[in-house]
Amino acid sequence: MNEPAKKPPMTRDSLLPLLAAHVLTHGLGQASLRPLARAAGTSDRMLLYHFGSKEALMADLLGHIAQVYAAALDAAMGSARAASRGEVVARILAQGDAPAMQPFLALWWEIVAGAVRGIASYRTAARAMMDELLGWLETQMPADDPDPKGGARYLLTLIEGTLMLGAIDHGDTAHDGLLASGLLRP
Amino acid sequence: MNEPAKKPPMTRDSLLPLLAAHVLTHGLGQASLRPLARAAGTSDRMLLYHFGSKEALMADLLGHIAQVYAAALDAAMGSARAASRGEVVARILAQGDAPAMQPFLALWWEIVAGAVRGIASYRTAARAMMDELLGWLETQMPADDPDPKGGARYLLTLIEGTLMLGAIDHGDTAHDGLLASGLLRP
DNA sequence: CGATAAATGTAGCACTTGCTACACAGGCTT
DNA sequence: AAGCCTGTGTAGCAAGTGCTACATTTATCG
Repeated sequence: MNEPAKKPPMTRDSLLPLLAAHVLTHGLGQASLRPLARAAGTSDRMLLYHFGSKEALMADLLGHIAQVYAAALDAAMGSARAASRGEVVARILAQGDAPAMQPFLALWWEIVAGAVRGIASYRTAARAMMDELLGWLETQMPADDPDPKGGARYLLTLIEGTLMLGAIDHGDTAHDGLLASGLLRP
Repeated sequence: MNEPAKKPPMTRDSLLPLLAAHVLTHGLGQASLRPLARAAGTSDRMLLYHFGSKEALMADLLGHIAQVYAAALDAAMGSARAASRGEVVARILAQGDAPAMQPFLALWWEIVAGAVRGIASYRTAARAMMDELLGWLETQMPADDPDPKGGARYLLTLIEGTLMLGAIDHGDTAHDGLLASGLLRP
């Protein structure tokens, strides 16, 4: 009667959320098979059985995380449209400061680093996430913006620069830069 | 008579350039003691003898690389002052595209990722390199700029965003953004 | 010269890595 | 009933990790 009733059959789809949770809190650097398996309540043996290889697992996992990220964006999308570009930036940066987004941001830089080093699955995930963010940004642009497409790319560049500077304790630098740009008002 | 005359006494300072070269081409991920030692023509044993621990070695190494980076900036500093902010950005991005800078950029994102994960020596190195870049940028601002300090921070944010987007094959996105910002002209 | 310390080589330890071989259960079809 | 495919557990391997113990060479100094 002590049987934990672990019938739920354990598929790729049932494993991915558990793996994603582990990676989001512990980082990609610690993403070796045994720790991942422990986090998912299995063995490395089973992870390889289900995913084929670690490389395939990582590709699936990053894809899954990209989906979760997109969903989080949707959920955070404010209903009212912003009135100015500055308001768009302010909203997004406010969301970037939210605790819920921190694990994603931390993971993001690891993905970027891996992409630059040429790891294919990282490149794919990075592109997917950035495409998603750019598309979402375009829908967030003010209704009367003269150049929503170009403006979204401009804001994306500023936002990513700001996030990077924030990641290395240069958040003030980026903030002062945004003030000087005229987008934000003090 | 086959003796390679390996007299040069091998100090920290003689090792660091060799280690830096290896890390710049192979990345921090491959920076384990034995490969590093091979690249420097020694043994892991000797690296620990000279640096005490891997952690101390990495701290020294990142500090050294930050110095090299600063020197590279000095060397690349154009003599003539830029006439506009757009020209400053264009110059720096041109330099960022130079092949000589690629290893630094690739390393940069690994340092950022490590800094975000809380590795102290990475944080220190990241701060040092960004302080250096910001200071240099201020000296590069146009002579007639109304707000050189704020402007430099604004440009730095844009530049870092552009570099990141370029790192994940979104260089076009950043370029279009800079065009839309009015800083660059087509 | 002899003693002492610094520098270097050789082995090894305990651990983690991705991955595999083998056995064994249960349900499925034939 | 006989086979068979899917799922799972246990062991293990070869390679690599940071680091240490011990022995040896080499240089320095009294």
